[in-house]
Amino acid sequence: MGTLTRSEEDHIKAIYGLQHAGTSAFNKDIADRLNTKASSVTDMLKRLAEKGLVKHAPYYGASLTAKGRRHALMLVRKHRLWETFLVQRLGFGWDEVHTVAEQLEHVSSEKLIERLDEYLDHPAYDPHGDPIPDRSGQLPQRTTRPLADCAVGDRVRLAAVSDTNDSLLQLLDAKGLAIGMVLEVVAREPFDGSLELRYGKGPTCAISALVAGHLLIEQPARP
Amino acid sequence: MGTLTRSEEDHIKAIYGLQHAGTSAFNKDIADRLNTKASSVTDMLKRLAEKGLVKHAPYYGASLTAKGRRHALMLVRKHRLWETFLVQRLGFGWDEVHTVAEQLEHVSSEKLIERLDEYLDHPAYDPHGDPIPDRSGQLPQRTTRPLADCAVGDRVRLAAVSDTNDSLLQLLDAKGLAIGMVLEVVAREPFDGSLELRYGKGPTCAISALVAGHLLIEQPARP
DNA sequence: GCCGTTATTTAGACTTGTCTAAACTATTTT
DNA sequence: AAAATAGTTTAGACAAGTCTAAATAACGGC
Repeated sequence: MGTLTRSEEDHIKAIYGLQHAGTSAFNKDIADRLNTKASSVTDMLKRLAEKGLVKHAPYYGASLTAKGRRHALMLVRKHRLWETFLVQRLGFGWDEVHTVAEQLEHVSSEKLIERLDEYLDHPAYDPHGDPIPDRSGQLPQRTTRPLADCAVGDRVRLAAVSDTNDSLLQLLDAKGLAIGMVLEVVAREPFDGSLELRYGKGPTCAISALVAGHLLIEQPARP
Repeated sequence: MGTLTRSEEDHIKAIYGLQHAGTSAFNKDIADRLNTKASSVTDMLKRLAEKGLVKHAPYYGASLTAKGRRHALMLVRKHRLWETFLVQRLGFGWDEVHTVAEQLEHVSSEKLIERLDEYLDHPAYDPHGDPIPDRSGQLPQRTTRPLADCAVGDRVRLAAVSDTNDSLLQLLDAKGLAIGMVLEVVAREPFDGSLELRYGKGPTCAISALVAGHLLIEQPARP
């Protein structure tokens, strides 16, 4: 009863990921995320609705029930703990962990995940800066906003990358940007919205508005 | 082409495990090991034979091809490395790791398994004393024999447990027996073939002939 | 060397998860 | 408000993997 198939878990995680702030997730978006077709998603939503994990209003998308959300949070927890393990202990690059964690997250063992959490010292954030739910599903609270919204002169701390696209992460590596760094916004180009940043030791560095939109920062760091 | 489904992998591993010394594995035994029915095994053997992993002689059982054996050895490698990780790093008991490793072994990432091997310092044996194939499929060579075959007075080293049954392992825990220990055979009861052993600090200890048959020991340890 | 037992295979069915194509609903455009 | 468009559902099909029941093959005993 309690255990879901891999495909069911994938759908639940996709809905969780798409369902920001009460919005329901649409078939097409779920299908795109899982590389399947909308019609397949319809079938699966019916099954998940029967199991009480999803509320499915035909033509109006799907949203998770409390039970479904609990399940999704545990999947996110597992995914992010494994990513942390892969980077911190096995020396993977942060751009290499996604697909492997995608497999590891489906391994089902309460004890395994609790031991892993302990072994990693109960991390609150994964290598991309994403929050890791605790064993009861609580997410650490923190307010972030996109770097793109900062004003010139702001000093901020890089908290997370909101899209774990491999090539974005590789770009950040190439520019020497990493989670936790303090950045100063030196200038904003009016022409394309790109930002001139200063950080670490070295000359200033330009990043596009697109990239800046994916970098999440915390409230100004105290100097 | 190269990637197998979980069920295909399970069958290949079962055949590998049953196929000692050139013997082929029989349907019924495979089915018992995988908790399925012989007829399901027949179907799967056909599929695996088509993929060139198994030689299937109807009514005469199945045996692995070179390709199949290579695959099986990689699965055994993954299984035993994960078991080692679970015991050495996450503090699992050696009687708790089997089912979890059974899931982890199906995660497919060359890099993951090589990094794990490195992280564990290239272990040659898993927590049960079973040899871990190296990345090219080589097994460390070692000759062992059952403790049951020892003569009274022998001093031997406990190398492995040939059956990873949970209750056997718990029994060994209870008696304080662990891989690597040096044992002295103090007496053998003619009535039931049980052995009286001395090891560590403590009084002698009796083990049944059945248990002694599952304990594999190395050539006499030098005193 | 025949007979009964046991194991294996075949045949047909079912479930899960997916697909395509066609029918349908909601939304946007004019 | 009707038509065009974009997304959703239904219907029917298929592959993988499993099952039961019936047919068939191998083997051990007498």
